[in-house]
Amino acid sequence: MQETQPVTPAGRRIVAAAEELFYERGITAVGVDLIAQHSGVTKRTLYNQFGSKDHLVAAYLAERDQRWRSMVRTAVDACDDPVETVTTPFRVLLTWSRTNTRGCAFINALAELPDPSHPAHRIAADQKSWLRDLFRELAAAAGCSGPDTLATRLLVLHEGALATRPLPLDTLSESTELARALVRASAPPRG
Amino acid sequence: MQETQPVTPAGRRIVAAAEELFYERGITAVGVDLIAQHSGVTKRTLYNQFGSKDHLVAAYLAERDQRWRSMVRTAVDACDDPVETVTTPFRVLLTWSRTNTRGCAFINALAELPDPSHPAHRIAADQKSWLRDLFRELAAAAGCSGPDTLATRLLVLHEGALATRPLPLDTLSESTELARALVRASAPPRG
DNA sequence: ACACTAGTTCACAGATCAGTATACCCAAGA
DNA sequence: TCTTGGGTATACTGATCTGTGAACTAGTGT
Repeated sequence: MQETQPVTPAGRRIVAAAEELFYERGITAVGVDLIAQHSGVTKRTLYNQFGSKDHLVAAYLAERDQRWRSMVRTAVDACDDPVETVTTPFRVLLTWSRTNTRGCAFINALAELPDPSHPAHRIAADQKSWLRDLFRELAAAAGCSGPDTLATRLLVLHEGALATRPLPLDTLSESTELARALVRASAPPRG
Repeated sequence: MQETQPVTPAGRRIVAAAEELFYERGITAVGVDLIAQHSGVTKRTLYNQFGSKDHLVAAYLAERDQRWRSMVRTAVDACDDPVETVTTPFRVLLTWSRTNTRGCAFINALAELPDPSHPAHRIAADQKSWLRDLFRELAAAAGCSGPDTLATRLLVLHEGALATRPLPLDTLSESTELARALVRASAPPRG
């Protein structure tokens, strides 16, 4: 993370407006004027809080990342069966993508911001590696064989389901089933 | 398809420049002036050929789609083993993504163009469903059981590998291996 | 009484954006 | 020879973009 979120009420409203507008309409297509207007704030305040549009983009992605991670963490903690827990992110994705129909915000951000030194790249990379690490930890905890390979494969399935989300295909349930099959196949037999 | 490509030399140079610039830097971030300049053409010529930036974007995606499809078709035709043929798009992806490191141009385009009535959406959807149909045909030809389910799963793996391409993770080889395992598992035993 | 902080208002700079207008050049075909 | 079409050159419109300057207001803590 490290992208410290603003503490002032105006700052929070700005990030909230940025979250919706950037994700729904695209980063480059949304101007700072529009965000200021939607958050009921002056453009001057926006720049006092974030300094530049790029930093606001970083705050937007960091906020979204944090929200998603806490959702996953909560769902993981609520799951009892260790084997089922491994595929929890896929079930979270089912809920998540009901209100987020425009695919992965981080992949989308990378599409618009080619510069690798842009903070968005690090945030996106961190998010994916966090998920991969989570898959590996959960797989190891469930006693799965080859947790490293399994984790990468689950990540690919997860991202594939997310990336094809804007398309008129139901890839989510199919990828979830395959993920569950992979986990069961590598898990030790039930005692 | 249906997006008829321009026949004049200037038109072809414009599309070529658009292909590189749009993919490398993003659609919204690249102006028509830059494309005209890179293709050694006047902006007037660009508008005479394509009418608007949106139509040029459509031509860019259609051209890219056509190029990729012919690459896949050639590789499929060159493969003898029916079972190996099913995973040919993954091997094509290995070559393709060496020079296309910014992920899927169609997913990226959808990220920037939220309007579902934009021609880019249909082109992207067509491309994905074409690939899914190809997977299903190849799976059926190889005698795989459940070619429909298998095709969707292969598509998810393919898109997952492509979507995670800009990230510092080697997901391509892992997804290729898993794809091959899936095909082998559903293929009839060798005689 | 004083200073500090968050926020407002409003004007403005400088650049870039998509798209148009006008006039011209030149080669091929009827 | 005359027309037509692809293309050039250049200037332009009107809108929008990110970002800044300067002065002002209101609350809060010391």
